[in-house]
Amino acid sequence: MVSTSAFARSAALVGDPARANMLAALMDGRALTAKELARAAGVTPQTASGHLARLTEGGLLAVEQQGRHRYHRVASASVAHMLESIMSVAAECGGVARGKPISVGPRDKALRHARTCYDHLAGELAVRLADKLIERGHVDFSADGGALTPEGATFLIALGVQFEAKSSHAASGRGSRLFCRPCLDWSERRSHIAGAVGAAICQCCLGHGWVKRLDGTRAIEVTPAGRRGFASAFDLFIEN
Amino acid sequence: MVSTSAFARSAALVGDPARANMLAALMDGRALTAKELARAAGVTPQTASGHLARLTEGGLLAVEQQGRHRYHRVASASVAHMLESIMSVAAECGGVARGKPISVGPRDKALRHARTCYDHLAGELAVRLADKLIERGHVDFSADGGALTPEGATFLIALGVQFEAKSSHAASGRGSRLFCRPCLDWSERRSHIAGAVGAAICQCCLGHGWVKRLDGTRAIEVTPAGRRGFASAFDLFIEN
DNA sequence: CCGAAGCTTCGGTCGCGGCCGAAGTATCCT
DNA sequence: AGGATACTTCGGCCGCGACCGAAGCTTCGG
Repeated sequence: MVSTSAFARSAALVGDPARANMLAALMDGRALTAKELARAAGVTPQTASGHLARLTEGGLLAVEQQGRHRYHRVASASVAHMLESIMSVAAECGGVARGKPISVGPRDKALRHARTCYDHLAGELAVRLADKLIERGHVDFSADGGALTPEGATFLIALGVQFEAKSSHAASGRGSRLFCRPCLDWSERRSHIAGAVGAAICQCCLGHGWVKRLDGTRAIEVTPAGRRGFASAFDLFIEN
Repeated sequence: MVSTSAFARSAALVGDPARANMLAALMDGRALTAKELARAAGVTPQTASGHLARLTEGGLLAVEQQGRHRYHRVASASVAHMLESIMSVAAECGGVARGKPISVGPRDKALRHARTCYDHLAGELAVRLADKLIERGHVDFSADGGALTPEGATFLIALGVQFEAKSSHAASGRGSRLFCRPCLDWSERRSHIAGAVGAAICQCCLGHGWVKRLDGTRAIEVTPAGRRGFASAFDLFIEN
């Protein structure tokens, strides 16, 4: 039995304000150092170190050492998905202190429009992009949890999307990362593209300068070049 | 901005062992009384009452009063989805105390095979059922976050599936409940059918006696009648 | 080899929150 | 009415864990 205590433990790790701030800062998929995370959480490095140890031990974060720096990142896509789903609930029920209809700030608006979700694109932009790819038969979400069709692969490669060559590790059973997986978008309530394909598309868009990250948040902005690019490549027209 | 403190608060509510046990007990979509939940959590009724008040205040539970009984249930499908995603992470990283390959108990096996997820079917059974319906063109997950086709509606109604007649409330914007939504299955890593259609199918299967709940868990069992029913209605053959 | 930087470990303080016993309120039954 | 049941509120106890200061460890640069 997956003990309910493991269930509580995972949630408790996210439940501390300092750790929640750290996780929120890591939600864009980047790897940050302990000091940066301490700043983000508003605590001293010692305290942050303790929290990071717990998060790593609990399987929520993975750490990579480079010289005297230790880079922390979200451990897996399923952890990122869990964090997104908690955010979704918090957004729904969090602000109802006095029945107010959840005033949505401009910050929120930007997040709803386009953001990163761990390592792939999310928000309205990503959902519309997924729609286009499905419409053209490049991606199929109805089959076996999501698949990239041969035509889709050809199309994306021609566009400059580079997929990981890690097929050796990809064969390691059902625990391995799904190639092209639907991911339910918390703001749009519809699926966008996650998995290796989603990550590669995101990298491609960043590489082409079509989108760029906004300051220290998960929100992203579509550049003028991006508007042209999305229009010509995907027949997708972004307003604003 | 959806404050990160709301984020932490939602997670912290799930993070307490007693509350986690209560939520786990409610994951099958039933509504339970405070006393039953106190037993499930292993605490006294007073303590349980306090926890339930917090969970309700936090928007995770909804409560319905009937005479001197107060029935508590999971507040929404998105909350149920959050709980499933936390379980998913807990199942992955929870048992790795000593690198052991997560020994899967018989209880777990039953859960993986067939269970309820809030108000609809989940597990291998549900995923295979979804596959069949997609294959026949009764359900379409590629369109607009999931849709029931006209043929699908005809087929299900003929089968005795009864949909809610709440179309008045269903018109209340995008926040309203999706009619037929894909829900990523944590054990199978593939989508099954959620939303109103998923709930109606689950009700139908229970009503026909095709499946029945096992004692106090979320696991369900396919009856002999169910094996015949799934085979004739969906061309779906259940072993074991 | 020395100092600085990044991070962790240790030790001690302190406050939040879980827990229960007892008492209070509401509802049902006869 | 009287008693039983379901649940909540109040008050006090207690322990876990978050936090920081100080000290230790490792790596990098000169």
